[in-house]
Amino acid sequence: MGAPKTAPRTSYHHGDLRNALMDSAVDLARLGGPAAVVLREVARRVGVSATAAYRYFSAADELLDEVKHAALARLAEWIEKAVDAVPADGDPADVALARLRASAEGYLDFAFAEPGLFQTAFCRDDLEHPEEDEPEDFSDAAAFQIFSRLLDEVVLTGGMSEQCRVGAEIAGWSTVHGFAVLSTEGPLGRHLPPEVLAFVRKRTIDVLMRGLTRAE
Amino acid sequence: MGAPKTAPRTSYHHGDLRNALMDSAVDLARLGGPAAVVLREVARRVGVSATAAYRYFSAADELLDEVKHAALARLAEWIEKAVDAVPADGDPADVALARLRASAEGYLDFAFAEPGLFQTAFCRDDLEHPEEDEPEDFSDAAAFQIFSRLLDEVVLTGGMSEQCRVGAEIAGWSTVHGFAVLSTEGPLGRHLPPEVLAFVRKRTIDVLMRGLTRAE
DNA sequence: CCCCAGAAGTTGACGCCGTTAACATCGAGG
DNA sequence: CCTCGATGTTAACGGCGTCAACTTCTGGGG
Repeated sequence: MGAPKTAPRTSYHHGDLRNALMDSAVDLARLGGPAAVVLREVARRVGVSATAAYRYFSAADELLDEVKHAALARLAEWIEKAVDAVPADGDPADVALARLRASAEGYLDFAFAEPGLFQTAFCRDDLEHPEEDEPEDFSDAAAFQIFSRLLDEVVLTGGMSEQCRVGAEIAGWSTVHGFAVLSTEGPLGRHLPPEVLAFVRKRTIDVLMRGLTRAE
Repeated sequence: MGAPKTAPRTSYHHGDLRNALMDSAVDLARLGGPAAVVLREVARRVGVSATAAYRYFSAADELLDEVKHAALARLAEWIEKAVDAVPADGDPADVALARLRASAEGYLDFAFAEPGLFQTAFCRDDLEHPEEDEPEDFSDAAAFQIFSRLLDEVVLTGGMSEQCRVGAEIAGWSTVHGFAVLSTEGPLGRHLPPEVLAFVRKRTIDVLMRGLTRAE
């Protein structure tokens, strides 16, 4: 198992080892989630000794942490793409709502299409970030900021009251994330046939949209 | 680290090793989540050799799986308790809604009070259940069945249309579970001060209740 | 009462993991 | 050309899950 993915390199020095290790690690995460990101295996696939990785990552956790950030970035791209695919013509209020809905669909599409990366994106990191930045920093979760922006659009176009707006990104994120987790790694995915899953998925987003837009 | 929790046993045979191992494993899960359930450490704490555990569990995964079921059971108890604490007097429709809300609060209370167990309850098991039972079996997630029952109450008391009912347990479960995950092991818990967290928690449940009860 | 078969627990070993320390190799600048 | 820092290697340690072989205990039939 774990045949080297690239031909054994010719020169003693690799030239771009850090990126090669990252690519290899992301591949493993894609296939097997965070548990599959094993330092020795990552190095093996690049054709390098395990300890070489320590020139670029202080520990295995740090490598995993970078993979995690890469996965979060891909999730954000995916969502952005889904949002941008919504046609912008018609009633602005409807467009804003459609874009919000599309963000939720994009989130779930990513989780289903790349379960390993999704799982990695939200796996607990045992890494000790000593209180980096201010506590309000969500930069690692760009999805959150996209949700926020789209919710603002909805408010501006009159689809939602200011009062409903507060905290709405977290309610929305919770619903979508919960469904993604329960489906891809939880009991839902294990017990529900695909067509039923698709149905309850739509149902879940409906409930969310109703809950968000309903007057107080 | 990991001093034996009990005095070294006197007799060669333990007498109740299986339960002792389970208790030890649950303790570890409570403190450190699924990753802390390490076979050798579990055995060490009971004062027994690691391989002794193989008399009762075919592999470490199987032990973890039993801990997982125990954690799910505790979650269900917690929810049930929260639901039963709702006073039953007054308008039955209001009572039904209050009980539904209480179940969500109980779910979250458990997740916050016992993050290690909560995380263990929903951790991915690499154990190969060869299609045990029919695919619709949610017996391991008693929380799901409680939600279902409470939603039926709401429908019967007129708080919700039959049409809204279908799939509602999954929408509700998703929202509550997502919030729990994002708070206890995700970015929410890391970045939000407790009072803000408590606020958005209420907000999230509000959105859910609105989405569930709003006419189609 | 003894004895012995099988249940219950132990020891030792293997291969895997992350990590450290000491060593080898390359290539760029004096 | 030669050195020295950057880059990569080998060897080793302890911890993990797991297997095979061994030891210790206990209950039920002669």
